[in-house]
Amino acid sequence: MKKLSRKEEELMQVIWDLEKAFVKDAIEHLPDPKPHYNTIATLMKRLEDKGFLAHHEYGGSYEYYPIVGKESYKHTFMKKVLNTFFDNSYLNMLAYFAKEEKISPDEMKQLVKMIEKDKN
Amino acid sequence: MKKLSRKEEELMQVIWDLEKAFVKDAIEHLPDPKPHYNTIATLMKRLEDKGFLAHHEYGGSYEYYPIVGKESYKHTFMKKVLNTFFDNSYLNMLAYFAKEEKISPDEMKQLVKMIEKDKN
DNA sequence: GTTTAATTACTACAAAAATAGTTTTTAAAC
DNA sequence: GTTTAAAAACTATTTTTGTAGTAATTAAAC
Repeated sequence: MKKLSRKEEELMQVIWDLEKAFVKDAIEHLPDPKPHYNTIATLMKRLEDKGFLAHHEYGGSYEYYPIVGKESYKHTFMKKVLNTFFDNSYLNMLAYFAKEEKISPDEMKQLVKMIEKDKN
Repeated sequence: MKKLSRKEEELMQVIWDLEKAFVKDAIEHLPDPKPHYNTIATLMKRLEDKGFLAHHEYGGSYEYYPIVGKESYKHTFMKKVLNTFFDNSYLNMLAYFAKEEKISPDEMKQLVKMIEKDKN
Protein backbone atom coordinates (compact mmCIF):
# COMPACT_ATOMS: atom_id res chain seq x y z
CA MET A 1 0.00 0.00 0.00
CA LYS A 2 1.37 3.38 -1.06
CA LYS A 3 2.07 5.96 1.57
CA LEU A 4 0.01 9.07 1.92
CA SER A 5 1.30 12.51 2.72
CA ARG A 6 -0.32 14.39 5.58
CA LYS A 7 -2.72 16.34 3.41
CA GLU A 8 -3.56 13.32 1.34
CA GLU A 9 -4.40 11.37 4.45
CA GLU A 10 -6.47 14.18 5.86
CA LEU A 11 -8.46 14.28 2.64
CA MET A 12 -8.91 10.54 2.59
CA GLN A 13 -10.37 10.69 6.08
CA VAL A 14 -12.97 13.12 4.87
CA ILE A 15 -13.87 11.01 1.88
CA TRP A 16 -14.04 7.86 3.96
CA ASP A 17 -16.48 9.63 6.21
CA LEU A 18 -18.58 10.92 3.35
CA GLU A 19 -18.30 7.66 1.41
CA LYS A 20 -18.24 9.66 -1.79
CA ALA A 21 -17.55 13.25 -2.60
CA PHE A 22 -17.30 15.86 -5.28
CA VAL A 23 -14.45 18.29 -4.81
CA LYS A 24 -16.78 20.84 -3.29
CA ASP A 25 -18.11 18.31 -0.79
CA ALA A 26 -14.63 17.53 0.45
CA ILE A 27 -13.78 21.21 0.82
CA GLU A 28 -16.95 21.76 2.78
CA HIS A 29 -15.88 19.16 5.28
CA LEU A 30 -12.29 20.31 5.61
CA PRO A 31 -11.39 22.63 8.45
CA ASP A 32 -10.74 26.34 8.02
CA PRO A 33 -8.90 27.86 6.35
CA LYS A 34 -10.58 26.30 3.36
CA PRO A 35 -8.13 25.28 0.68
CA HIS A 36 -8.42 26.47 -2.88
CA TYR A 37 -10.71 24.43 -5.08
CA ASN A 38 -7.91 23.45 -7.44
CA THR A 39 -5.72 22.37 -4.57
CA ILE A 40 -8.23 19.73 -3.59
CA ALA A 41 -8.95 18.79 -7.18
CA THR A 42 -5.24 18.16 -7.68
CA LEU A 43 -4.97 16.14 -4.49
CA MET A 44 -7.93 14.02 -5.46
CA LYS A 45 -6.42 13.25 -8.80
CA ARG A 46 -3.19 12.30 -7.07
CA LEU A 47 -5.09 10.01 -4.74
CA GLU A 48 -6.63 8.41 -7.78
CA ASP A 49 -3.17 7.92 -9.25
CA LYS A 50 -2.03 6.31 -6.03
CA GLY A 51 -4.92 3.91 -6.21
CA PHE A 52 -6.89 5.21 -3.25
CA LEU A 53 -9.77 6.79 -5.13
CA ALA A 54 -11.79 6.23 -8.27
CA HIS A 55 -14.57 8.32 -9.71
CA HIS A 56 -17.91 8.26 -11.48
CA GLU A 57 -18.69 11.01 -13.92
CA TYR A 58 -21.98 12.81 -13.70
CA GLY A 59 -22.43 15.33 -16.46
CA GLY A 60 -18.78 16.24 -16.74
CA SER A 61 -18.34 16.33 -13.01
CA TYR A 62 -16.43 13.76 -10.96
CA GLU A 63 -17.68 12.09 -7.88
CA TYR A 64 -14.80 10.34 -6.16
CA TYR A 65 -15.09 7.32 -3.93
CA PRO A 66 -12.54 5.28 -2.00
CA ILE A 67 -11.30 2.03 -3.41
CA VAL A 68 -9.06 1.41 -0.42
CA GLY A 69 -11.22 0.95 2.62
CA LYS A 70 -10.60 2.86 5.78
CA GLU A 71 -10.42 -0.45 7.57
CA SER A 72 -7.59 -1.82 5.52
CA TYR A 73 -5.67 1.41 5.75
CA LYS A 74 -6.23 1.41 9.48
CA HIS A 75 -5.04 -2.14 9.64
CA THR A 76 -1.77 -1.37 7.89
CA PHE A 77 -1.33 1.72 9.95
CA MET A 78 -1.91 0.05 13.28
CA LYS A 79 0.47 -2.71 12.42
CA LYS A 80 3.17 -0.14 12.02
CA VAL A 81 2.20 1.63 15.23
CA LEU A 82 2.34 -1.63 17.09
CA ASN A 83 5.72 -2.36 15.69
CA THR A 84 7.13 1.08 16.27
CA PHE A 85 5.85 1.78 19.72
CA PHE A 86 4.84 -1.48 21.30
CA ASP A 87 7.38 -3.97 20.21
CA ASN A 88 4.75 -5.83 18.22
CA SER A 89 2.86 -6.86 21.31
CA TYR A 90 -0.82 -6.14 21.68
CA LEU A 91 -0.59 -6.81 25.36
CA ASN A 92 2.11 -4.21 25.63
CA MET A 93 -0.18 -1.74 24.05
CA LEU A 94 -3.09 -2.57 26.27
CA ALA A 95 -0.88 -2.36 29.28
CA TYR A 96 0.22 1.04 28.11
CA PHE A 97 -3.32 2.36 27.98
CA ALA A 98 -4.25 0.77 31.22
CA LYS A 99 -1.23 2.30 32.85
CA GLU A 100 -2.06 5.71 31.50
CA GLU A 101 -5.24 5.35 33.56
CA LYS A 102 -7.27 5.69 30.49
CA ILE A 103 -9.02 2.43 30.93
CA SER A 104 -10.25 1.32 34.27
CA PRO A 105 -10.26 -2.31 35.30
CA ASP A 106 -14.04 -2.11 35.26
CA GLU A 107 -14.12 -0.99 31.70
CA MET A 108 -11.71 -3.70 30.86
CA LYS A 109 -13.92 -6.32 32.45
CA GLN A 110 -16.89 -4.98 30.65
CA LEU A 111 -14.99 -5.29 27.44
CA VAL A 112 -13.98 -8.85 28.17
CA LYS A 113 -17.62 -9.75 28.68
CA MET A 114 -18.52 -8.06 25.47
CA ILE A 115 -15.93 -9.98 23.56
CA GLU A 116 -16.79 -13.33 25.06
CA LYS A 117 -20.40 -12.79 24.20
CA ASP A 118 -19.41 -11.89 20.69
CA LYS A 119 -17.43 -15.02 20.20
CA ASN A 120 -20.29 -17.40 21.10
CA MET B 1 5.42 19.39 19.83
CA LYS B 2 6.80 19.87 16.34
CA LYS B 3 6.00 17.34 13.68
CA LEU B 4 8.61 15.00 12.33
CA SER B 5 8.95 13.93 8.76
CA ARG B 6 9.15 10.22 8.05
CA LYS B 7 12.92 10.07 7.92
CA GLU B 8 13.27 12.26 10.96
CA GLU B 9 10.99 9.98 12.90
CA GLU B 10 12.83 6.90 11.74
CA LEU B 11 16.08 8.42 12.92
CA MET B 12 14.60 9.43 16.26
CA GLN B 13 13.51 5.85 16.82
CA VAL B 14 17.08 4.73 16.37
CA ILE B 15 18.43 7.33 18.73
CA TRP B 16 15.78 6.58 21.31
CA ASP B 17 16.83 2.97 21.18
CA LEU B 18 20.51 3.79 21.45
CA GLU B 19 19.94 6.51 24.03
CA LYS B 20 22.77 8.47 22.50
CA ALA B 21 24.55 8.33 19.20
CA PHE B 22 27.23 9.77 17.02
CA VAL B 23 26.30 10.06 13.39
CA LYS B 24 28.11 6.86 12.60
CA ASP B 25 26.25 5.00 15.32
CA ALA B 26 22.94 6.01 13.89
CA ILE B 27 23.92 4.99 10.40
CA GLU B 28 25.03 1.64 11.69
CA HIS B 29 21.58 0.99 13.09
CA LEU B 30 19.65 2.19 10.08
CA PRO B 31 18.46 -0.36 7.55
CA ASP B 32 20.09 -0.85 4.17
CA PRO B 33 20.63 0.91 1.94
CA LYS B 34 22.78 2.93 4.32
CA PRO B 35 22.34 6.64 3.85
CA HIS B 36 25.26 8.94 3.17
CA TYR B 37 27.05 10.24 6.26
CA ASN B 38 26.19 13.83 5.49
CA THR B 39 22.55 12.98 5.03
CA ILE B 40 22.30 11.78 8.58
CA ALA B 41 24.44 14.61 9.90
CA THR B 42 22.06 17.06 8.27
CA LEU B 43 19.02 15.29 9.67
CA MET B 44 20.48 15.26 13.14
CA LYS B 45 21.14 18.94 13.03
CA ARG B 46 17.58 19.48 11.89
CA LEU B 47 16.31 17.40 14.77
CA GLU B 48 18.35 19.56 17.08
CA ASP B 49 16.78 22.66 15.55
CA LYS B 50 13.35 21.18 16.09
CA GLY B 51 14.16 20.61 19.73
CA PHE B 52 14.26 16.83 19.66
CA LEU B 53 17.97 16.36 20.11
CA ALA B 54 20.88 18.02 21.85
CA HIS B 55 24.53 17.09 21.79
CA HIS B 56 27.67 16.85 23.83
CA GLU B 57 30.97 17.52 22.16
CA TYR B 58 33.81 15.08 22.55
CA GLY B 59 36.97 16.26 20.90
CA GLY B 60 35.25 18.07 18.06
CA SER B 61 32.78 15.27 17.55
CA TYR B 62 29.09 15.43 18.46
CA GLU B 63 27.23 12.85 20.43
CA TYR B 64 23.52 13.50 20.14
CA TYR B 65 20.92 12.51 22.67
CA PRO B 66 17.13 12.92 22.80
CA ILE B 67 15.63 15.72 24.81
CA VAL B 68 12.11 14.67 23.91
CA GLY B 69 11.43 11.28 25.41
CA LYS B 70 10.05 8.47 23.33
CA GLU B 71 7.23 8.18 25.84
CA SER B 72 6.00 11.70 25.41
CA TYR B 73 6.23 11.45 21.66
CA LYS B 74 4.36 8.20 21.81
CA HIS B 75 1.74 9.82 23.98
CA THR B 76 1.12 12.62 21.49
CA PHE B 77 1.16 10.19 18.65
CA MET B 78 -1.32 7.79 20.17
CA LYS B 79 -3.68 10.58 20.98
CA LYS B 80 -3.84 11.40 17.32
CA VAL B 81 -4.25 7.77 16.34
CA LEU B 82 -7.09 7.43 18.77
CA ASN B 83 -8.76 10.49 17.40
CA THR B 84 -8.25 9.60 13.76
CA PHE B 85 -9.14 5.97 13.81
CA PHE B 86 -11.09 5.26 16.95
CA ASP B 87 -13.30 8.23 17.49
CA ASN B 88 -11.38 9.12 20.62
CA SER B 89 -12.55 6.04 22.47
CA TYR B 90 -10.09 3.66 24.05
CA LEU B 91 -12.75 1.03 24.29
CA ASN B 92 -13.31 1.31 20.59
CA MET B 93 -9.70 0.65 20.04
CA LEU B 94 -9.59 -2.31 22.34
CA ALA B 95 -12.71 -3.70 20.73
CA TYR B 96 -10.98 -3.35 17.39
CA PHE B 97 -8.03 -5.43 18.46
CA ALA B 98 -10.18 -7.96 20.16
CA LYS B 99 -12.28 -8.29 17.06
CA GLU B 100 -9.24 -8.76 14.90
CA GLU B 101 -8.65 -11.86 17.04
CA LYS B 102 -5.38 -10.50 18.11
CA ILE B 103 -6.18 -10.68 21.75
CA SER B 104 -7.99 -13.57 23.22
CA PRO B 105 -10.44 -13.21 26.09
CA ASP B 106 -7.99 -15.13 28.19
CA GLU B 107 -5.21 -12.71 27.50
CA MET B 108 -7.55 -9.91 28.25
CA LYS B 109 -8.48 -11.41 31.60
CA GLN B 110 -4.88 -11.94 32.41
CA LEU B 111 -4.27 -8.33 31.66
CA VAL B 112 -7.12 -7.18 33.84
CA LYS B 113 -5.65 -9.12 36.73
CA MET B 114 -2.30 -7.59 36.09
CA ILE B 115 -3.72 -4.11 36.12
CA GLU B 116 -5.78 -4.59 39.22
CA LYS B 117 -2.78 -5.87 41.01
CA ASP B 118 -0.80 -2.90 39.82
CA LYS B 119 -3.31 -0.43 41.09
CA ASN B 120 -3.31 -1.75 44.66
C1' DG C 1 -27.15 29.72 -29.89
C1' DT C 2 -24.79 32.82 -26.79
C1' DT C 3 -23.59 33.81 -22.13
C1' DT C 4 -22.40 32.27 -17.73
C1' DA C 5 -20.92 29.45 -14.01
C1' DA C 6 -18.84 25.40 -12.59
C1' DT C 7 -15.53 21.90 -13.32
C1' DT C 8 -11.69 19.56 -15.20
C1' DA C 9 -7.12 19.78 -17.38
C1' DC C 10 -2.91 21.66 -17.64
C1' DT C 11 0.88 24.21 -15.92
C1' DA C 12 3.65 26.54 -12.68
C1' DC C 13 5.82 27.57 -8.54
C1' DA C 14 7.12 27.74 -3.65
C1' DA C 15 8.18 25.20 0.47
C1' DA C 16 9.65 21.12 2.67
C1' DA C 17 12.15 16.94 2.72
C1' DA C 18 15.81 13.99 1.33
C1' DT C 19 20.21 13.53 -0.31
C1' DA C 20 24.94 14.32 -0.86
C1' DG C 21 29.02 17.13 -2.71
C1' DT C 22 32.71 20.59 -1.27
C1' DT C 23 35.21 23.09 2.14
C1' DT C 24 36.88 23.78 6.58
C1' DT C 25 38.17 22.30 11.04
C1' DT C 26 40.27 19.39 14.22
C1' DA C 27 42.57 15.89 16.46
C1' DA C 28 45.52 12.06 16.14
C1' DA C 29 49.54 9.65 14.06
C1' DC C 30 53.78 9.87 12.47
C1' DG D 1 55.24 20.35 12.72
C1' DT D 2 53.41 17.98 8.71
C1' DT D 3 50.30 14.56 7.07
C1' DT D 4 46.15 12.21 7.36
C1' DA D 5 41.55 10.90 8.53
C1' DA D 6 37.22 12.00 10.38
C1' DA D 7 33.90 15.13 11.48
C1' DA D 8 31.33 19.43 11.17
C1' DA D 9 29.92 23.35 8.41
C1' DC D 10 28.38 24.97 4.45
C1' DT D 11 26.30 24.63 -0.03
C1' DA D 12 23.79 22.56 -3.70
C1' DT D 13 20.61 19.51 -6.05
C1' DT D 14 16.62 16.55 -6.59
C1' DT D 15 12.19 14.96 -5.25
C1' DT D 16 7.89 15.38 -3.02
C1' DT D 17 4.31 18.03 -1.23
C1' DG D 18 1.24 21.77 -1.05
C1' DT D 19 -0.79 25.35 -3.42
C1' DA D 20 -2.99 27.76 -6.97
C1' DG D 21 -3.12 30.25 -11.49
C1' DT D 22 -4.64 29.92 -16.43
C1' DA D 23 -6.87 27.59 -20.16
C1' DA D 24 -10.17 24.49 -21.93
C1' DT D 25 -14.52 22.19 -21.44
C1' DT D 26 -19.14 21.56 -20.48
C1' DA D 27 -23.71 21.98 -18.91
C1' DA D 28 -27.33 24.99 -17.69
C1' DA D 29 -29.79 29.32 -18.10
C1' DC D 30 -31.47 32.63 -20.73
